[in-house]
Amino acid sequence: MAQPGRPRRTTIADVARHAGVSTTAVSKVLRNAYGVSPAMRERVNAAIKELGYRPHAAARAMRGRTYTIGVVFPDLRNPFFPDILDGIDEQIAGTEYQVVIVRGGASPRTEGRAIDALVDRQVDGLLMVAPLNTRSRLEEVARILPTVVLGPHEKSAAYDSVADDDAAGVELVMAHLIGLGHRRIAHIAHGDIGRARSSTSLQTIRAQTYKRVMREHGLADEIAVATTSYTEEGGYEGTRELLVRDPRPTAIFAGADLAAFGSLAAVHEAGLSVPGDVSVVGYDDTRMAALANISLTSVDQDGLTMGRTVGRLLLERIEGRTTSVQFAVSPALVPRRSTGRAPA
Amino acid sequence: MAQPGRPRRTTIADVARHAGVSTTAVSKVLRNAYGVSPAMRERVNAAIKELGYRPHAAARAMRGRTYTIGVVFPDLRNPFFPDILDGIDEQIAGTEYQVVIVRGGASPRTEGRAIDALVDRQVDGLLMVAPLNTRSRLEEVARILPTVVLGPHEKSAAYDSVADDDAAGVELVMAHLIGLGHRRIAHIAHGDIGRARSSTSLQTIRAQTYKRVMREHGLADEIAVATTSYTEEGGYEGTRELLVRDPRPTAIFAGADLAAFGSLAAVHEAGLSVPGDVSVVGYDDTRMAALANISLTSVDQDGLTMGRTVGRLLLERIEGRTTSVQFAVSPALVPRRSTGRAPA
DNA sequence: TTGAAAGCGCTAACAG
DNA sequence: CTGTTAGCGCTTTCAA
Repeated sequence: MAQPGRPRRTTIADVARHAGVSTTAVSKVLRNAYGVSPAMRERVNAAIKELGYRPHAAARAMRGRTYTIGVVFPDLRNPFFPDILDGIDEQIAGTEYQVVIVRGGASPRTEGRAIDALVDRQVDGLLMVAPLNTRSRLEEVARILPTVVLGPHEKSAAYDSVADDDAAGVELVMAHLIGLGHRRIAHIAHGDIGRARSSTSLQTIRAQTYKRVMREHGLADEIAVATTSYTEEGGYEGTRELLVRDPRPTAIFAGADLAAFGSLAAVHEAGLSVPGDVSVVGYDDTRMAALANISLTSVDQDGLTMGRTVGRLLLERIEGRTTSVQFAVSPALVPRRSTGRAPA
Repeated sequence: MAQPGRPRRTTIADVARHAGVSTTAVSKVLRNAYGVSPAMRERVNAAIKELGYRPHAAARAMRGRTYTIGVVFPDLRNPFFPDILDGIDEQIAGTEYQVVIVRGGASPRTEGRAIDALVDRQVDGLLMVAPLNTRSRLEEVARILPTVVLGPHEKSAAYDSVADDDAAGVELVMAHLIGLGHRRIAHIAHGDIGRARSSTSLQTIRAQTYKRVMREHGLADEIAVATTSYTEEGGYEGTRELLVRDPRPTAIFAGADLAAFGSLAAVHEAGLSVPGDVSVVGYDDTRMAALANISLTSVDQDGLTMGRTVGRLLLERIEGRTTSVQFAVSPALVPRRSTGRAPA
C-alpha cells in the first residue's frame, strides 16, 4: 500500500523544530488552548503555513477528537436528504469538523454495520437519519458518543431527536383533500421492516394519522393502504395495486415525493388524468415536485431547518451537553396542480 | 466530550489477556498475518467474540491501514451517483473496507478541502467523481494514496480513470435526433467553473461532441448551447433561454437527466408539447427517466458497472498495483416517448 | 511459532 | 507562559 517514494507527512515535531518551540506549544496553538503568548502563536502559525502542516487525524483520535461527524442515511436516492446536509454544513462552517456520510442500507443489519464502522472510526458525533435499528441499540451507541436521531418521534434521555410533526403534516394533506370533496383517499406507506419499535417511526405515524383522520370523518370504510416503500418503484407498484379497486380511489396520498412520482407514472399509465380522475399528493416538497410538468402537491418539512437544528444539537453535545432535547419542525402544505376537486 | 461513565473500549490487550497470549498474536490473527498456529488462531478468535472486541481504527491508522475508502461526490442530488456506490459496495463486500462519502461542493476550493479531509483521515483509497480540481492537484494526491478518478477522460500515470465514452453517447443521441428529422437541436451544458484543464471533463466532451456532430451534418449555423448546470434549475433556465430563439429549436439535448427534467418543465410551461413541438433527451438513464409520465429518452452509462470497476481498481491499487489503467464504459441509447419526429 | 518492545503523531498532566 | 514526558491502541521488527 505504501506508494513508492511516498513523502513522510509533516508532523508537529517538524513544526516545533522549525519554529524553535516545543511540540506542546504547537499542539496548544492548534487547539486554541489556553496559555500561549501571542508571539509564540504567531511564530507557530507561520511555521505551520510554511511547512504546509496538516494535523494527522488518526493521531489526534488516539487522544482527543477526530473532528469528524458521521451521518448515516438509509439510502442516497431521496432528494430530501441533501437539504439536511446543507443545514448541517451551514452550522459547522467555521469549525474544524468534517461531515462523512455512510449508507445504512435497507436492513437493521447493514445499518448496524454502518454504525459500528463510525464508532470504530471514533467520530465525535453521530446523526442517524430514519434509523432502522431498535431504540435500545441507538441508546447503546448514544452512551458512547453524542448522537442525534432525525425522523422517529422518540424521546430518549440518551440522544436528541429532531422530527417533522408528521401528524400535523398528514392532517394538512387530509384536510386539503377532504376539502376538495374527496372521500376515497388511499395511502402509500413504507413497510417498517425489521424495526422493533415501529410505532414511533415517521412512516408509521404518517400511516396511522391517515387512518385516524379517515375515521374522524366517517370514512373508515374507505381506508385503503398499499404498503410498499418510499421509492419510485414503491409508489408505482402501490398505485397499480390501489387503482384496481372498484370503485377506485379519487386521491392518492403517497408518504414521500419519490413514491408520489411513481404514483403519477402509474396513474398516467392507466390512462387516467391528474387531477381530473385522481389527485396525487406527496411529502417532502422536493425540487422535482415544483417542476411545472409535475407540479405535485406536497408537504414542505423544511430539511434545511432540520439540518441546521441537527448540526447545532450535535455541536452542543460534543461541547458537553448531556441533557436530552427534542425538536419538532412544523410542516406546511404546498398545494399544486396535482390535486383538484373530486370527480363527481 | 467524554460521556459520563463512558465505558472503556476493549483492546487487543484485553483480548490477549483473555486468551492467554501476546498482543502480537492477536494482531496477527486480526490481519490474517503469516505465522500463527491454528490452535492459537482459534483461541484468539474465541476471545474476540466473547469480549465483543472491535479494532480501533485510529490506532490501526497510526501504523497500518484504516480500512476506509473515501469517495468525493460533487453533490448528492444526481440520482446517478447511488448506482456507482452500489457497484463499489458489491466489490468490497466481504472485505473489511468501509466506504465513506464526503461532498465536494461546487467549487475547486470546497472540493480541495474535502480531499484534504480524507487525506488527513488516512483513507486507504480515494475515488474522485467528476472532480473540479486540476489534474496536477489530483496527481499530487494520487502520489500519497491509491486514487481512481471517475468522469474525466484523462490518462494519468498517477491514478486510474474510469469514464463513460461520452463522445459515443452523444453521437448516439445526435444520430437519433437527426434520424428523426431534427435540425435545430440545442444543447444544455454544464459550466466548467474553475477547472483549469477542462478539455477532458465529461461536460466539455459532451458539449464539444454535440458541436462536432452538428458541424459534420452541415448544421453549424444551428448550434445553440445554453451553459448552465446539470441540475433541475439549470435545465429549466437553459431551456427558457433556448425557447425564446426564433425559430426555436425542435429538440433539446440536456447533458444530464436532472437537467432534462427541468427542461421538460420549461417546455410544458411554455405551452409546448413533448415531443410534438420539442423533443427532449437526457443523459444518465436514471430511474425517474423511465417513469411512464416522464418517459425521457436518455443514455444509459451503466453506473453499476462503473462502480464495480472503480471498486476493483481501488482494491488492486491498495494491494500494491502501481501501473495505471484506464477504462471506458460504452453507453447505450434508451429511446422513449420524449423524442419524436421533428415538426414539419 | 511466539512474544517483547519500540514506536506512529498527538494530547494532557505535570514541572519548571 | 513554556517544555518534558507518559501514554492512546495498534503494527512491526527482532529475538527467543
